[in-house]
Amino acid sequence: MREEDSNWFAKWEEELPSPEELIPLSQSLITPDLAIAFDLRSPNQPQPQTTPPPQQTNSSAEFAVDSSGDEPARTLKRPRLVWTPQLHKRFVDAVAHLGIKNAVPKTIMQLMSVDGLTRENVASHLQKYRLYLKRMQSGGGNVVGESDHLFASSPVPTHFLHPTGRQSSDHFIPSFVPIASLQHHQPQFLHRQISAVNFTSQANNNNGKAMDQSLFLARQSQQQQQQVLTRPASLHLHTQVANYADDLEQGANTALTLFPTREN
DNA sequence: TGGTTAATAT
DNA sequence: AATATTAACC
Repeated sequence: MREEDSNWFAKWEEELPSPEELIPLSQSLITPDLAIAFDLRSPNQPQPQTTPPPQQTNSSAEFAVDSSGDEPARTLKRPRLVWTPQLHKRFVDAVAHLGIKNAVPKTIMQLMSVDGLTRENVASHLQKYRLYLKRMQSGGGNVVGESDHLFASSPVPTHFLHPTGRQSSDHFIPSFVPIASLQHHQPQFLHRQISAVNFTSQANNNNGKAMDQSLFLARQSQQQQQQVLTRPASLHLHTQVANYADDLEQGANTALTLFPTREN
């Protein structure tokens, strides 16, 4: 029993994004605006040549407003979550390991253990994902719509498609349900934890669509300290893996140029 | 209380 | 187009 647990767990851990995938960009992604709003000045953060477009400040303003009081993060508006392929993969993994039966927003969220991720985030995503699966089976093979890039980016475990029998019967819920459960209060969102900002700019398209700036949440070391206490060394998954600032793999042409690839 | 779904809003 | 939010129901 123990062995089985550690088996699948280990396997799961393997599938998790490697550190290289996770760390890349964090602080360097903060726009001047946000940095100011949070009073976070990175030591030597030279202005990237790709100067952030001069008009996007509304979202950061939302934070600036409230950040005076240090309290209720629940009240605050979170930046929209950007579902990167990596994040989505985590989602799929979580669902796969839970078995579709147990894969409900809350548990998925817990297993994903991505800091800042809310149940609502997951619920919304799950809803769309189900729709995707649905039109996937009816569409026979794989007629991937234009809008399915994200979902298509991660392979759909076969048993998702065939409700045939016991997908989840052999996937009992792990009694331990690691990390995320230790993920105590998420309310402490605000202080200065927004560690990555992702600007996807369509600036090249001169017309209409100005740019879609999306804040991406990622949090850094704050809660690491907290989780240090209970976590057995053997179970060290990259817990507060929140540094998913790494979409732009092939969105490279646009987004990539906005990010200085080097750390300070 | 939380999940699902559909509709609607940003 | 992608994500969030809301409402209605279970």
